[in-house]
Amino acid sequence: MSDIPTDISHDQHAVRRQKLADLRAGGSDPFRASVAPTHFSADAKALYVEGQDNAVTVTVAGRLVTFRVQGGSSFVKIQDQQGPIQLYFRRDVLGEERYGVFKKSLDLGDIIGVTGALFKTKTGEITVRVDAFTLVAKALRPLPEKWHGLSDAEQVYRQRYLDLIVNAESRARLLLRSRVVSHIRRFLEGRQFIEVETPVLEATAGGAAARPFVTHHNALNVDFFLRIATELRLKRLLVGGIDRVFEIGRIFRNEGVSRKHNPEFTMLEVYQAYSDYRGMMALIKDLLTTLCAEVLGTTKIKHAASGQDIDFAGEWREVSYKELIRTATGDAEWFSRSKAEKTAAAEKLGLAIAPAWEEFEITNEIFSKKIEPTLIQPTFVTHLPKELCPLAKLNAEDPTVLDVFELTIGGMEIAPAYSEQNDPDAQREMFEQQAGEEKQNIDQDFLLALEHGMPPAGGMGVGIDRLCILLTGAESIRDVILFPQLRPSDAK
RNA sequence: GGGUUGGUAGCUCAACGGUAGAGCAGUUGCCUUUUAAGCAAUUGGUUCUGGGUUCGAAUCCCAGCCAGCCCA
Repeated sequence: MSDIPTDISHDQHAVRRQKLADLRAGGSDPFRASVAPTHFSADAKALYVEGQDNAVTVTVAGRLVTFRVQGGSSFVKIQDQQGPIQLYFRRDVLGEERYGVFKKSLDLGDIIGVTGALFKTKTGEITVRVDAFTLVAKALRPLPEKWHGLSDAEQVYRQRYLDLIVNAESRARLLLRSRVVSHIRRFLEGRQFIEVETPVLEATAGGAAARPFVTHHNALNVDFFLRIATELRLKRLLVGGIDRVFEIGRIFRNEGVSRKHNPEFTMLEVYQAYSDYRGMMALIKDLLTTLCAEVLGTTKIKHAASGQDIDFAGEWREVSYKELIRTATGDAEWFSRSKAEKTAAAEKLGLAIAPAWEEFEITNEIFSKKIEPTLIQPTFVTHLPKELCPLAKLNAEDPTVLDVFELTIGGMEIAPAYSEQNDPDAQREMFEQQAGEEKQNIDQDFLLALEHGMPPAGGMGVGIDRLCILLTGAESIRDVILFPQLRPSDAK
């Protein structure tokens, strides 16, 4: 009465659904089964004692990633958080029926748990000789190709789980990022910094010059902005007597998406009372050298774009912004030139200058396009022009510049730091004088807090994503963010 | 936002304007220490979408969608 027997052998989804249905019909539903692993894969392998096959029994679980059946015996590999471990299935150990289930019902991608003793194969691989196995999740969709992995960029980002299963480098980058953040926390906690969490939703998006995302709070019936920095909140905590404070927080900026920009990214901001920008220099150098040593096991990293090795252990160069500009333009009197002269000189360097730009914006275009990309080794660029940041203290000798630095590594801005402005009147004036693209919204509540007295402090921001790009040699910020922002697409 | 490259089987990729193929995966056999296991046979396509040109379009043209890269 029906034409059921259609050939589904070409449709892997249908084949796998049929296998699941058969299992359920036979009384075993994988999605109702469970397993209690005793070890992760690498930990299990570490238990093997040289020359003592079958001495240690373990239960491990993971996803089937290779499947090699050879008649009555089979080698497969499963993969867990720590990586792969090989399993050895034998008909004469499992019995005819269970071995048949193993061969017929399991597919690449299935999640299984197995119990068995460790031994070493002829070729020297520590392997579990399986006494019993349980299917605990049936994969109804096939894995990507086993050798080439998944390379379609769109699918890598949209289905990151597949990328993590089949591309070991992606998994390694994820693990490295986790260790980076973990080290930063331990480092700062070791110096008595206190970690806090401040609001993402703000009535005024301050602390940086950037376009914010806007959202709406229904109950209060007001628009809120997603924060573009954590700076002004953390400084309120300095006022409140938290002398060493940091936040590792998600920041949102409603701007372009590129190899170096994701609309949401992670920033460490750290503030230390009774310190200043020079104190932050020592702090970041210590943080990054210990970070490299611990996470990478070396203080030298390869920088593919320049072909250089970046050496974190050496002396870090310190050079003022003005000196870099004078050198790059070959003009010792650059800062007393007229706007017309600056424009002409910048255009001669091949830069496009908009007529509306302020003079400092012309100069800064030279810095960001012609100078910053060449600063490969760790470089503290100090004393930026006062227009570039309203939240720092002016330099005592040269009030046209700030007591700040911008740490640049691999041609990328990694960490800006300031001697923080704590004079409420000077702060208000700085806010009001802001011009051009650097204009920030004025946060009146913040100024009120300053009037209550904020201790002198050094403060610093560190872009975690960019730091991870540097440490992993990634080509794009999307390689260090698990789920980068993409245009939504209808799932199939 | 502009320029540019790409979108073909589950995945990785081929295919002068002339019957859309391979490897892996799948299916069926054989195979009890394999390492991208092997051997034999074999299934599988709305060529991103919509128009157009043409006797004939994966291929050429236009528009759109999505992604990568470069630029702003």
